[in-house]
Amino acid sequence: MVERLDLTFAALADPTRRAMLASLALGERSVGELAAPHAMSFAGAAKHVGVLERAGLVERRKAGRQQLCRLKAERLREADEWLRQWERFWLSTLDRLEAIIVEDQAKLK
Amino acid sequence: MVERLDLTFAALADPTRRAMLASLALGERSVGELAAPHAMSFAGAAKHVGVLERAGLVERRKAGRQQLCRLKAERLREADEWLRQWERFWLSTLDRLEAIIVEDQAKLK
DNA sequence: ACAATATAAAACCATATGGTTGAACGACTC
DNA sequence: GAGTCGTTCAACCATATGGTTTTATATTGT
Repeated sequence: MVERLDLTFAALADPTRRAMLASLALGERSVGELAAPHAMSFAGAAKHVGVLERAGLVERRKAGRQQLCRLKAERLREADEWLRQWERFWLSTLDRLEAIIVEDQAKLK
Repeated sequence: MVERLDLTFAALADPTRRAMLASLALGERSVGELAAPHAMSFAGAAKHVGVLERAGLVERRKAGRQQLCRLKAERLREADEWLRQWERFWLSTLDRLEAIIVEDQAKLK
């Protein structure tokens, strides 16, 4: 499970891959469809799909010459479960006050 | 915000750093205290603390010759918020059924 | 003043990551 | 059967990451 979290968080630490997941939230997508919106070579994008698959966030099935990908939420749930350990911290009044201050400072820039 | 999620998830993708956060959940810790439990050089562990700090998950303050670290939950909350976009997927009956099957198969090994 | 402590900083190494190009391959179309 | 489409694979490159050791710098205790 520890290594699973490693893979999951590492897979999520890239905007291209997060965008692909967002696309998969709307339904199955072929590798080509997942790759298209991204400004990089097809092979590069396909590697990202591979990372998502190896992390268990995506499942592939052959459909003719296409390869259809489907979201697998289970690992996302595990990651979320881990994160919620700290819920009490971000819910604490002190932390919320601090967050507000940080936001205000950001707006001033 | 996109780059923030990059940093947050990347910081979480390492068991040493997750363990450090768990330690910080119990209260402030010096860099040395954070480093001690891990089977690596002090400098190596201190680098991990640096990663956590740069990701905004940890705050440092000087206290004599020590450097006390405190958990900052705000970025964890942001990561959690992002993950919960997919909550409906892992709550869906189909996905839950699949999860149960996967677990059963794991138990058979 | 001196030694010990806590940490930072620099240089280095091996491996991983994110990207590229080009070749190969199976599956459809004609 | 030939070409095209969707995809994989291999080789390569630059940079990032996770670790090491050594050196340096405050701070504290004696």
